[in-house]
Amino acid sequence: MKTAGKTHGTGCPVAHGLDTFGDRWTLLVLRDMILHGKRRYGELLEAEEGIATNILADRLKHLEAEGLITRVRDPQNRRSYLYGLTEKGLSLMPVIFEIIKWSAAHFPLTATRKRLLQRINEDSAGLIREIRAREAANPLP
Amino acid sequence: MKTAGKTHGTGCPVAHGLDTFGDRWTLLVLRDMILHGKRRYGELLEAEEGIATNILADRLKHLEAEGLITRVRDPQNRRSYLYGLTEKGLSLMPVIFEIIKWSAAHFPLTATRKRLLQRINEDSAGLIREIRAREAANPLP
DNA sequence: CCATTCACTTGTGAAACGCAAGTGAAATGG
DNA sequence: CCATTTCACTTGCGTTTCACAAGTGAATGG
Repeated sequence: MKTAGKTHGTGCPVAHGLDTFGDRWTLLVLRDMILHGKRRYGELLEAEEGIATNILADRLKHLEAEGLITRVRDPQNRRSYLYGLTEKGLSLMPVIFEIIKWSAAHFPLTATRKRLLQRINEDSAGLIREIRAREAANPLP
Repeated sequence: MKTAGKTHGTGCPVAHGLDTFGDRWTLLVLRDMILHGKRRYGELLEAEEGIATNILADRLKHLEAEGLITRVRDPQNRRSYLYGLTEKGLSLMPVIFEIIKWSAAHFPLTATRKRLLQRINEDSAGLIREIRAREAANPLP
């Protein structure tokens, strides 16, 4: 399998991070789960970047294997699954926020995203708490 | 060419960041330049992860095209080049630091790296200033 | 039932990667 | 000088990963 990561296998924490989420798609999947609260395969497929179905399946497996997300059957619909963020996945929020801040400094944002950026700049701890609360309020069944 | 990035081409700042440095090698090159002060092709090749020469050449071109680094001839040795960080490249420090913090929370670090982590946790602004000062003290010729 | 939905899997061609070897210009040694 | 070494790459080539399209099987809805 080994998707999203031939391992660099050194002790470097930066390399370790890249082994876990350092490809073109993994962080976008996490972005959709963290920022947009997506929990289903079908929702994640609709990402505006247009991820391919096999790539999405690979990344979800990888993220589950790495312990950043969990997968359970939807009790309301047994052909469906629900994906939820673990603490390890949620703790990537600061990384995503710093990427947003970096991008914002070097290319223009839409109005909606400017609001998000402002929130990150002014109260990132609060935003992190809010997202954690949202997850805690909707635990996977 | 288009190395390190088939562009996602949406307005999302996370996607934009990934287009710029979201592959397995780009951020490691920047890590070596930022954290270890490397400025030469030969030094960068010695990264413990073992980057291939063609990949390194591609990434350096890409980083220069994106404006994260600059390249000049070494006046002391005209067959040699020097690579330096631009403001845009240096401003990725917080992203790298957050990746280090995330990794440190989820896998063990060596003693040397624990010291770096401590520095990041206790005085990241000071560390950032220090690295900027180091670059400013050694401007590319 | 029969069609549709959902979460994938499979197949295939194109692109990217990893390794080894080679190139050309500049410096170095004798 | 001129051969050798250094430096920063480039080229070739086999392997892996990717993107796109199509297909599968179980579960639900009408």
